[in-house]
Amino acid sequence: MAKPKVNIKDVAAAANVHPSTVSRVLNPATRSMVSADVATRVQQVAAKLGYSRSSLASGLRTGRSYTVGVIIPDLSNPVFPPVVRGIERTLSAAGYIALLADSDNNPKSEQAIFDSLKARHIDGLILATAHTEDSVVAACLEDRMPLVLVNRTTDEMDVSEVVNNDELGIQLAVSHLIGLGHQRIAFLGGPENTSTGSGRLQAFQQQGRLGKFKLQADLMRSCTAFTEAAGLDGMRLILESSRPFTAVIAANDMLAMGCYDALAERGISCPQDISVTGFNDMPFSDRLSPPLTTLHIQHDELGVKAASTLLEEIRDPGMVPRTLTLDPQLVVRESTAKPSNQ
Amino acid sequence: MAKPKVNIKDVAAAANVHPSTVSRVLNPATRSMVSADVATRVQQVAAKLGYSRSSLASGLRTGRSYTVGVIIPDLSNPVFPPVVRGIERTLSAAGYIALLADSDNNPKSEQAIFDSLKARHIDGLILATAHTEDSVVAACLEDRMPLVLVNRTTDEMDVSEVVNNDELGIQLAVSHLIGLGHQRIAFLGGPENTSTGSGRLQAFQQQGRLGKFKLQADLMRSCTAFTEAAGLDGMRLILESSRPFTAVIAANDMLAMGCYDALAERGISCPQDISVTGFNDMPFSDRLSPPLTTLHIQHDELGVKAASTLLEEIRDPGMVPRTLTLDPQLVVRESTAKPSNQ
DNA sequence: TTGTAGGCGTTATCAC
DNA sequence: GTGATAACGCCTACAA
Repeated sequence: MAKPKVNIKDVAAAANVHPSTVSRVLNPATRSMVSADVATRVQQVAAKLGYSRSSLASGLRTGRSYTVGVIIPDLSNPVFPPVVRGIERTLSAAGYIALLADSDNNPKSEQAIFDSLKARHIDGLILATAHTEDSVVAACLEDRMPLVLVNRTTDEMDVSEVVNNDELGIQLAVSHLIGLGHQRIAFLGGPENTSTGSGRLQAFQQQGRLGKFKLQADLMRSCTAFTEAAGLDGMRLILESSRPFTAVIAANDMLAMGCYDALAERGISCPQDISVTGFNDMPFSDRLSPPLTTLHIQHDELGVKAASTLLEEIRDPGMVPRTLTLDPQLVVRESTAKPSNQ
Repeated sequence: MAKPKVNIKDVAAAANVHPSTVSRVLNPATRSMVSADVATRVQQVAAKLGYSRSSLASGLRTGRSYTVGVIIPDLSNPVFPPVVRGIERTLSAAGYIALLADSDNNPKSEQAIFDSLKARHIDGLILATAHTEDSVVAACLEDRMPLVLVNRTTDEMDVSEVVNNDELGIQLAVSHLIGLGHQRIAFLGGPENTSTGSGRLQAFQQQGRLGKFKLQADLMRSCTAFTEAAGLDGMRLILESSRPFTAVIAANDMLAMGCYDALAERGISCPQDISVTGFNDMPFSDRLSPPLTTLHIQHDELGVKAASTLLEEIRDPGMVPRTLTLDPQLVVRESTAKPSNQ
C-alpha cells in the first residue's frame, strides 16, 4: 500500500489542534463549525504534509465509499466506451469514481463481479448487462442497492433505467427500407434474453403485422450474442434458407458487421444486392465498407443520464425509480439503396 | 450503502465461536490454524447468512485493498479496450479489481485521478498515459507505489514497463515501403512528449540516416495528440508543403485515419497515389477503406504482462523494475502498394 | 468553537 | 486451537 501516509492525527499534531477539529475542517459539510483562522491553519498544514483522506477509513465510518460499480458486457464493442466516458465524467464531477468491470457477456462472471463490487462497498451500480431476467438486478433490489440500468432493461419493474426507444428505431429502419422500395426484409436479432434483443425483434414483427411488409419466419434469426461472429453465423442461416430478400435489419452494428462478412463470403454485394441497417451508430460504423446506415443513439447522454440518475438515487434512497427513454435517429449512409430489379 | 450487512460478528454469534476464529476461517492464509470441524461449521454459517467480507475494513486493517488503478489516455481509441481486458482478466484471477479511469489525454485530470486513486488505497498502478516527463510517475516513485507502465514509457529509469519494440516496428514499415519501391516517405508522428511519439520519430529518422530513404523536414510532422483530428491537421500541413512523396508512415492507427481524411479532402487516393501505414493494428483497422497496413501489437499480452508484473511488484516491494519489450508484426493490407509512376 | 470518546469491520498479536 | 484485545483512520454524538 505504498509508503507511510500522513493521517489526520499527524496534521492535528502539526497544527496544534485535536484530530476531530482537523476532520471538521477537511470536511466541507462541517467546515463552518470551526473558526476561520483555525481552519486556514489546518488546511495549510494539511497541504504542507501532503495529507489525503483515506476513503477506506472514512467509508468504513460513514458507510459511503464514493465509489460506483459499472458493469459492461463487452468493452470491445465500440458503443460502450463513449457511454463509459459519459458515466465517468459525471461521476467524477460529483466526487465519485467508477469501478469498471467487463463481464464478457458471461452471467456467471457478472455475479462474481457483483460480489466483488459489493465487498468494496460501492454506493450504487450502473448495469449495462441486464437480461430480461437478471439475478444481479434481483440481488440489488434485495440489498436495496441503488441501481440504474443503461441501454438494456429488464422485466423487473421498479428499477431506474436509461434506454433507447428501440421501437422507434426499428420503425425508422423499416420505413427507410420500405421507402427505398424493399418488400422482403430479413431481421438479424440479438439474444432474446436481452431487452434489446427481444424488443427490437418485437418491434420488427409489429411493423410486419401492421402490413408494412410480409413477415417470414425463415428471414428472422436471433443471434446468440451481439458480436460480429454471432452475426456471421446468424446471417449464414438466413442465407441458407434460400428465401429471397433484399434487405436486412441487424439489431446492432456488430451484428451488421457479421452480416457484411456473410454477404462477402457469398459474393453478395451491399447495397447493390442486399441493403443492411444496423443499430447504435457505434464509432467506426461510418468507416466500414460500405459505411453503415444505422440508428444513432446518444452515447454520451446515455452515460451522463445513467450516472446522474444513480447519484440522485444514492442521495435519496426513497426515490421512485425512473425510466428515461432516448430517441434514436436514423443515419443514412451507403449500406442501403433501392433494391435492384432482379 | 445498501442494507444491513452481515458481518463477522454475526457469523461468530451464529456459529458460537469468537469473531477472530471466524476471521481465521474465512482467510485462506490462516484457515489451517483452526480445527477442521469448527472451520466447516463456520463456513456453512457464513454461507447461510450470506456473509461477505468488507474489503474496506479488511483493507484498512491490513493495508491491502486488492484494488489496482488503471489510467488510460483515451478509452475511445480501440487499441485500449483489449489491453484493459487483458489487465482485468489477470487481476481478477488474482482477486484484484481494477479502478479504471480515462484521463482524456489531460495531464491535469491525470493528477486528479491519481489523487483519487491514492485516497482509495490502491495497491498499485498501471499507467498507459506516461509522458517522457511525468509527474504521476514521479509521485508513484516518491510514494513507493508499485507501478507498471504499459505501451508508453518515460525518461525515468527504475520503473517497470511493458512496451512495444517501436524501433523494430518502424523499421518493418520502412522496409516494407522501400521494398515496394517508395523513396520519398513522410512521417506523421505523435506528441513528442510521449515515448511512442518521440521513439517512433527517432526510429524513422534513424532509418533515413541509414540511407534507406532521404529525410525531408517538410515531410515530418508531430501531431498534438494520437487522434484522428490531430492526424488530419498534421497531414494537411505535410500536404501543404507541396514537397512530393509517395508514402506516409503514421505513428498510430488513429493518426492514419486522420491521414485518410486529409487525402480524401484533396481527392488523393490511397494506395494508388499515396501509401499509408499505421501502428497498433487496433480493432477495426482491418475494416477501414482501404484496410490499413499496420503493425500488429500484442494487445492482450500487453495487458496480461502489465498486470502480472504489477502483481509481482505488489507481492515483492523490493523487486527490481523490469522492462518487457514485445515485438510488433507487420500486417500488410490494402493501404500500401507500389508507387505509381507519376 | 473545540475536545472527548466510541465505533465502523477486520485482523495481528497476545494470552490461555 | 481458540478467545480477548487493540488498532487501522476517520467521523460524530456529546460534553465542555
